[in-house]
Amino acid sequence: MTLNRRLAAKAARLLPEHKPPGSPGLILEAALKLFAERGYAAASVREIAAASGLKPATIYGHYPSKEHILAELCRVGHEEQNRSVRAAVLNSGADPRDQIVAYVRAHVGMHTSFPMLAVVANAELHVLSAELGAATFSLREQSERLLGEIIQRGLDRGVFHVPNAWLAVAAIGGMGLRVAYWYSPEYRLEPHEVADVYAEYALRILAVKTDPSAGL
Amino acid sequence: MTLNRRLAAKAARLLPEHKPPGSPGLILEAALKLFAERGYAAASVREIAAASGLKPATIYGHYPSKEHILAELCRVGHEEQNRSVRAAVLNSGADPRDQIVAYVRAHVGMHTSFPMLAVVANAELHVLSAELGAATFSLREQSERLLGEIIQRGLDRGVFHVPNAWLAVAAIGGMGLRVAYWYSPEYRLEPHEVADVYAEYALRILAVKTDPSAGL
DNA sequence: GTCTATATGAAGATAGAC
DNA sequence: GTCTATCTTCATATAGAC
Repeated sequence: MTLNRRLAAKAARLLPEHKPPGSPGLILEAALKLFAERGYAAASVREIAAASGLKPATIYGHYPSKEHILAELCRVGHEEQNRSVRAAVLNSGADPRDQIVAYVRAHVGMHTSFPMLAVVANAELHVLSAELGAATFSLREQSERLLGEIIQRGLDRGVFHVPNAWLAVAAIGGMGLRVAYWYSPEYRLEPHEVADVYAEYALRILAVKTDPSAGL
Repeated sequence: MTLNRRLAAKAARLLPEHKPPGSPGLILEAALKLFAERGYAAASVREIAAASGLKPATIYGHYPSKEHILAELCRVGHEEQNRSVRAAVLNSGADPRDQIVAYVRAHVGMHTSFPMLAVVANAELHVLSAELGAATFSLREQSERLLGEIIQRGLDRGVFHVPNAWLAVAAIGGMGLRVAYWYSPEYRLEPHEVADVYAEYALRILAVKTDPSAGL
């Protein structure tokens, strides 16, 4: 028996447009839960089949391999994450401060709304081959580049003050990513409340003007 | 072939006092590298044996099971992390701002100095049984409680200004934890430089006084 | 302490009937 | 589309010689 859960969330959630009808959708959802809770390598095709109400062989009528199921989950996870931060930033106006708030709210919101998808898409991505991971890697790079560009624009305009844009990307992205591990719908704060606080943290990280003689 | 690495670090590092002499130490170090790069479930005892220059059966002369090897790695990782943040805070004086700087520097420093150990101790902890994980869970809780107490003291003294102490613990802890995934000795910043920047970020998150009427 | 050899089970995946 | 049955490989772990 294991004492500790890998993540707090208990239910697997997929956006309707990412869940195909019939057995493929059931398989995807069952795999999402198992991959999130136990990890890709520790979850077997037999377990995915049992959780889908199917026999193992039936899985292979819908997905060519277990790795293809993971690839699809990683892809839809990063797709939703990329779509949501891009839409948020496009709707936020030209001020880098507004853009950061929009980006972080969307980023954190995705991790509270789809914690299992976020955990699988991030923590299990490394097992994918170059071919099966290509779509996901591209989406991930786009999202990260967008955050970097917002921060760089804020630095160029003099509204942000950090010594190193990339470290700010890493810190802001990293704190958001971890939300998926501890957030669950039973948590006393609503998703938007967590997102608002993290957006404020990101602004604080970026927008505090420090004394240049202090060495930072 | 996999395109993406799970973490940037390429070498397994253990503190001398955590690496027993002879074969047990070789086994521990080989397992650390394999568990960090591929994950616990995807790394086999055969591979650990090969990387240690031993045969699989020899492993069981030193560790009762593969899970016991992981338990030992999780324990020493959390032990070093707990030891280092406690020592840092004890040496930092009574001001919560100094304590936060000391804590985050030590926390990030541990994740840059021992990235594989940090990744394994955090990402693979969930597979341990209650018995084998007990020592680690206790250390992890101590470290987290220490950070929470520093923040609460700063709030009580009016030097920190956040709406929710636990969210600050999660954000500051989370951004530090992620460092282990991207940092490697080839990175252009030295460990202490990364640690200093992250300590400044933590101070900014906590110590920015906002307008109370703004709702945060 | 280390080895060879092996027990035992479970893994991913396929063949072919219905 | 789904099933039963099975192939093949690899997993953790053990027995017992040196």
